[in-house]
Amino acid sequence: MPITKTEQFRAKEIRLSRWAKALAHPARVAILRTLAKRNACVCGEIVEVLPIAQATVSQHLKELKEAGLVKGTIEGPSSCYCLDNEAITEMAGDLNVLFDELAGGCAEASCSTKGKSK
Amino acid sequence: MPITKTEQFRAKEIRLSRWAKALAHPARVAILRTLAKRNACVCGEIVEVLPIAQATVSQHLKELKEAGLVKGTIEGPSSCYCLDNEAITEMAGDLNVLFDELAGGCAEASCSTKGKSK
DNA sequence: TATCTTTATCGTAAAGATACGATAAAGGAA
DNA sequence: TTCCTTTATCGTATCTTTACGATAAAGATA
Repeated sequence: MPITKTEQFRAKEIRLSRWAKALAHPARVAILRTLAKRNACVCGEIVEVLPIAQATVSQHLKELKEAGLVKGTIEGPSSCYCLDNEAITEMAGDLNVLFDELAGGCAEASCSTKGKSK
Repeated sequence: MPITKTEQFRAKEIRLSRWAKALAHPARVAILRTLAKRNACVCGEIVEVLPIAQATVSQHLKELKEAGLVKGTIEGPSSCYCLDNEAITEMAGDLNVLFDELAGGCAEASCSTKGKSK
């Protein structure tokens, strides 16, 4: 992205793509699912489950925190992570609005019957 | 991704992250929404709407085609794109399964009450 | 045939994402 | 205090994404 054109898109689309980007790596999806299953858990438990190094897990957790999907609190020497329920509901809502917009988008025949356009 | 560890995650998580990656750029969200609004349209119409160059739009369209969300057919000198309704339904379904799994994931108090773990 | 229009692809540059080892930071245990 | 455990961060390497100009490809048009 040479000069980052992101700002020139609509806020709605930027918002949606940000949610999507948070989910755009299997490790982050796995982290979220793990947190959901255990209700909450320390970083170490996630590291054990995933096939990646501790530093990498920590980095993915940071991204999820920045996306707002996960909250982390310090628990003595370790730290406890859990899902942000409101954010997840918000994300699900936003994406479902998109899915509704896209539903029934193509009439299948609309392509082959158009010879001209513009 | 030095040696791409993607294969080591579960198929479910890889699948979800692939859907998400397709939506992880505002241009691609905008393209999908444009296609939905117009039912189908030629590449040139999309280029006019978006704040990016024609080559870049073509590249995003290619990614959407590879993700399976969009179908393209040649229409004389131009080409006609439209949404793949089944794929979009599938994507919406997959992601909503995830959202359900994540719903109610954190009891809020679960962090501060845990002193030990592992 | 020569030319125009439209789109895909190539080549390339720059930014971002991903991964990991090493190390710092901070609380708990001895 | 000293050491251990746990996690975040730094530094770095590499791959991927994004973007664009230039050009090729292919049908329409004159």
